[in-house]
Amino acid sequence: MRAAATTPFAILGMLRMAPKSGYALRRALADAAGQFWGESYGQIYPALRSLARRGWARRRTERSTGARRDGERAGRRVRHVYEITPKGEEALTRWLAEPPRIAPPRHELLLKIYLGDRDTVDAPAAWVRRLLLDETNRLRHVRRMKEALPRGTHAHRSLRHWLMALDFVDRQSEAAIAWCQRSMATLDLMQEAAARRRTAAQRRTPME
Amino acid sequence: MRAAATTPFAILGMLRMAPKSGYALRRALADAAGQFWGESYGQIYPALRSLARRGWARRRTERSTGARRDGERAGRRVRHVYEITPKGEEALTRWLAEPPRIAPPRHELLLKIYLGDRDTVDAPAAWVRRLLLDETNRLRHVRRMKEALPRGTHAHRSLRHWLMALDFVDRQSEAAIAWCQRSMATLDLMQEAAARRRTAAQRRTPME
DNA sequence: CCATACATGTAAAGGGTTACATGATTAA
DNA sequence: TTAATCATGTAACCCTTTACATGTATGG
Repeated sequence: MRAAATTPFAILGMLRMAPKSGYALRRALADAAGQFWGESYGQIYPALRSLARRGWARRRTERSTGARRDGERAGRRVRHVYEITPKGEEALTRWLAEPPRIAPPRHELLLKIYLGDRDTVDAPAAWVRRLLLDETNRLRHVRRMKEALPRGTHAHRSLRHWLMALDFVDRQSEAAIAWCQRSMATLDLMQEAAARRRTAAQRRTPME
Repeated sequence: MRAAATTPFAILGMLRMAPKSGYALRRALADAAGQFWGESYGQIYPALRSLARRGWARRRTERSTGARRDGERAGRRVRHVYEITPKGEEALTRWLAEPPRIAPPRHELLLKIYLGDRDTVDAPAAWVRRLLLDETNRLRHVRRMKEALPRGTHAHRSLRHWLMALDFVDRQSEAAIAWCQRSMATLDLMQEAAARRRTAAQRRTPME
């Protein structure tokens, strides 16, 4: 049996909270779930149309009211707002009951570190430094979200779910940071060892 | 610019350690790097042929010597052993110097938890229990690997790289386990709350 | 003799990323 | 007026998974 796409259900899940346009959808998804689920426009727009075809979402076209240069009443800009249908809600509920698929691990940084040789550790060291930075920022971001959440003006319909997911990211991030710090020390040692080996080799076969 | 496939380089990296057949390759990859990099046969065989076409690997056909029923000298089973070429080594070195790509996060369990509603927490609870089991096993496995590594008969050419990668997995696993334990408690509370809500609703509109 | 591991592949189908393309609105 | 943000999409290309298909060698 072929694995069903999860993108349409991620979209349905967001639409269930409130109707949205494709653009707003991506923003909402990135803001709320971006730390554990990423989608690009290239998936969202086709998926929305396919949801509409399947009768799981309804499309409503709106016109902008905004600043007019000319004398027109309505704006020229169109916005396609999608809302979930009862059939869509059923499909979403069914999907939510199925066990999540676990993706095979794909960590290119670790692969490169594993496959790399001991004489070229400068590049890996830079990558780890970069990861440390990214994860530190991510952790700060997630912590801010967790704090802001309970006091937010429009409290989320299922706050505890969200906190639970964010907590996972928080812990993963913490672990990654600790690993980066330890690994940077190891890489430093390896760098020094490589330098010593180079010096020794040079002494044996001196330049010019 | 389109992202280059990483699969051929993962293969080249393994071939650089020693020539291997497709089957042996998958095993070696799964054994050594399976915790952070997974490949399936469906990718490996086509990738090997493409590597041979590009001149990055050479294919050698071997015949089995094994148990013979009939009178034949050589076995009937063919084995295609691939070895890396100098051109392949260059390509691998170039690839290893490039910064690793970071995949957009895709954690279906977290997405389902986030999108789920507060009255159906039984399924998520089961998934988290399952994850706890899996991660506990994974951690045990990784710890055993880390311990066995330095004392291994054929010590790996770059042991520290491997340990570093495994250490990442170790820490991620630990974090996941802690999260599972905490989340199971939360889900229990939510389950009870849902049960209370159901009872209250039943009291208002009693059955029969 | 039977189960398990060894061994090599193909084909279909779908998922997903990335680059390209275009324009409107709004705040500074 | 300029930059940023809002907004909607297409197309190509590639990766990847999954199912299918077939048979050998070996140990118990």
